[in-house]
Amino acid sequence: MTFTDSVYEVVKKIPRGKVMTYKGVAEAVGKPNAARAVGNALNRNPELKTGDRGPGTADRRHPVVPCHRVVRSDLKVGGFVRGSEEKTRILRSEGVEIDGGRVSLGDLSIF
DNA sequence: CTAATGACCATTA
DNA sequence: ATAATGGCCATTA
Repeated sequence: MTFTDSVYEVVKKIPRGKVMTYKGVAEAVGKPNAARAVGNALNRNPELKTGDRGPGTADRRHPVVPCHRVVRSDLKVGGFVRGSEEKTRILRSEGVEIDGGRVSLGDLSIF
């Protein structure tokens, strides 16, 4: 189990319509100070590395690892491969409430 | 092995 | 509220 894999494991469990912070994920994998590394992990391989989902089945909006459900500690959306704009749209489409570039505290999954 | 790279975080100005 | 600063850390070159 590599750090990166652990991260995917956790992120996969985030329910639809909810979000978790990078910090939160870091803590969930037992490395409270590795928030930055978490962002890095997602940035590299989200759906590519997870290998499953044969070729052609690419659905950018609902990847095997819902990396769009991870936001910053201050609840601002944060970055995304396709740009923060897209990230926001996807989250909204899942029912996450976002205003002023921030998600509402109620949509936070775990701490 | 060392250096560089970020989708981060908390503090301070 | 925003901007700069220093710190943290796994991954990659």
